[in-house]
Amino acid sequence: MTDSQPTRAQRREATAARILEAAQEEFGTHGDGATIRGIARRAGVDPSLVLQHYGSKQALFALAVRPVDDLDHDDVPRHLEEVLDVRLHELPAPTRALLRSMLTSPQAAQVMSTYLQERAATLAATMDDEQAATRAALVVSSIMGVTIARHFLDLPGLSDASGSDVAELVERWLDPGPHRPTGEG
Amino acid sequence: MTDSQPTRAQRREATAARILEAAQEEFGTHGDGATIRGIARRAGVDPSLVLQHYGSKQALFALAVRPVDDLDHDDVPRHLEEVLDVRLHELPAPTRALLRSMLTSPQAAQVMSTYLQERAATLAATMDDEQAATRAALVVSSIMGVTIARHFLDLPGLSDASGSDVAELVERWLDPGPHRPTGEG
DNA sequence: CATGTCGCTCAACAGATGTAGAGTGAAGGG
DNA sequence: CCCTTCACTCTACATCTGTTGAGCGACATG
Repeated sequence: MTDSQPTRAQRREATAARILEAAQEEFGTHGDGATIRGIARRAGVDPSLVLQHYGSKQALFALAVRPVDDLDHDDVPRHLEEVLDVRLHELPAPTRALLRSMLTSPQAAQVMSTYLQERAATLAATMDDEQAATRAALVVSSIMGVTIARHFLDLPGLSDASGSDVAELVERWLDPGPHRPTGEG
Repeated sequence: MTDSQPTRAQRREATAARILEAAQEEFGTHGDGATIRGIARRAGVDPSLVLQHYGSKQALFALAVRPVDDLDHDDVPRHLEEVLDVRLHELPAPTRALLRSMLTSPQAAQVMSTYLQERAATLAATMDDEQAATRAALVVSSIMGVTIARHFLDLPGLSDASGSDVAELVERWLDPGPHRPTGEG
């Protein structure tokens, strides 16, 4: 069996992890306005211990704020279904922290922008029309908007959307469609 | 000619307006984390005067944070064009303040949610398919996402989009389209 | 010209915040 | 069994926050 008596280093690492999780929750709830004391309280620990582990609030923030990791990135309709799924009551904590902070923290904004650019580039590679880049940027930005509306604004009418319905609607965002001649709607 | 010597009340009203504008700028830059002192500095005024005029930071915040007022609401493609227009370097200050704060201030989130619901309801009324409500919610949320990506994250590929291109793409968000039989792409 | 009104600034407060350093008590090696 | 190590807590500090009340000085009024 594994050590039933964890070593000192193991204990320390465990509390470090607990602090990081607490930080993700706090940043996910209060954005970059979360406090060291709040994080410490949630982790059941003294505030100064937080800094002994991570150096500064900035450093901890940088570690806590990460893009979504386990959702499906390449399949856009599926990703959107997951985001809208009523059974998904909460986004992963690091993602919540990133979204919540991105409008008030330039650092978080940078992380999000880079992430969206990567996603858009991946998506654009699957398209072959001339406006692929623009269209991909519109799609990933839209998904972000829907995610915010669903998980932060509690906009009604989104949680109720059945996945298949959404998927059908989203197909048209991805389909370049026939170029309509100008002058006729 | 109008009074070249403004009365005391007029002067007071003018500084009140100056403070409100400063507040909108500060809230639009720092979100709800903006400070009374920062607002006062921007308005060229003592911090306590801000409170003498507006009572509390909360009250001032409530006045400063408003949805877009002069953009075209009913014409979705046109609205999106305006949002993306490269010549529009900045959103109106009250709108910037609202967007910037909506993820960290429950009050701002409430204002935004209500606004989006109104816009979605108006839009849904112009549709006649059964999923109108869901589709309208998706559209207004998407526009919000694109606005954030364009004006707060500086996502490349959006400022470059020409209005007509965007309009054509957006049409498919609005068009219910033919119901495709399941089982065939 | 005198006087009171009032728009505005000054000074101060209580509380919260990030952070640093000393101290403590238990774990773990000799 | 002692003694060092070290994960952790306590205390403190300087700064910033929203907010208040006293005071000043210019303007309007008699």
